[in-house]
Amino acid sequence: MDDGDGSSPTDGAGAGAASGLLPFFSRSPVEELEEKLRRLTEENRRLTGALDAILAGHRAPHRPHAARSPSPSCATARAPSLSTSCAAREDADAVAASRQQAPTAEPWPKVRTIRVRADASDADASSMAETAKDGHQWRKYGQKVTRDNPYPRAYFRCAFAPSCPVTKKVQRCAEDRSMLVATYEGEHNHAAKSTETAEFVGRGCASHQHSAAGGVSSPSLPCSISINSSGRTITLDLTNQGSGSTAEAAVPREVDVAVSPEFKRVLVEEIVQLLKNDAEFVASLTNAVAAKVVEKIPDRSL
DNA sequence: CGCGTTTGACCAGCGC
DNA sequence: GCGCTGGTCAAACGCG
Repeated sequence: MDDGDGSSPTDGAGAGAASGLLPFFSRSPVEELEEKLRRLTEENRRLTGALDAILAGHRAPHRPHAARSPSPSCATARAPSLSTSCAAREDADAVAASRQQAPTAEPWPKVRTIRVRADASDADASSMAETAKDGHQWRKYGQKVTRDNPYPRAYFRCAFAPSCPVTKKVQRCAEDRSMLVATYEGEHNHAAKSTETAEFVGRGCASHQHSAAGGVSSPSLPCSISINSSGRTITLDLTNQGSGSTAEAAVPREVDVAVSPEFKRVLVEEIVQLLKNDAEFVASLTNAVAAKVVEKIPDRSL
């Protein structure tokens, strides 16, 4: 995220989008699909960064001190804190506030908030952590009842590396107890499990996500895919959910993890099938391609 | 017995 | 300066 969303203007938007309109020559269908998926992911990341920048710019004039933003409905004491009382805007607020806190030195927010739909009966903190788990291993170091939320807030640290500065706070939403709000602070300073849930940050309510794990996923694949309705984010979760091997669970969840060609082929086919069946994704993709086509057509060509 | 969780105490930041 | 609140620490506790 640090350098990835920098949107390389040459290959990312330009050549990538242009070649996206051309037929794929001299490549296998799997490679075509992989390339296509890679470009879509790149484009998705680029557009996300742009939207976040717009959001930050939009809020900046009204909120010179975003770290302290006492709004009547959202009793957020501090920016990094969890505000579980207003679900709709808070993700964007967290991103915008984080960007304002570090406008130049920190290109990506240190504070990320995600929401997870959870079983409302699991009110205890341990199940909260379990529900909101993200592939990282967390160690709980505290719990606190905050003023604006009757449900306790649990504090977690990354247990994978003792020196890892990342902390995580999990709290049940005051208005919708079936919703968990997890706030991540800091960046993991270790290589393993690097993708975590950063792709979810600021992407809206978790209830808008189409989770392949709960619906379309293949039992043959140890992975899950989440696509949010806005079409902005695709998250590949390669956590080995099915197998009991802890060693395999420690494999970095990057898409380019070393797997067999057969696995890659099946995985790509599954992904493509998922994407094709997602009408909203197809619509978003169509719009993005159309926009790029318009962008590429010279003015004098008409 | 080791490890993770719980929970009360303590500390720091902020507003009044 | 004081009080409130969020965040962290660390000893006690529980579980496998």
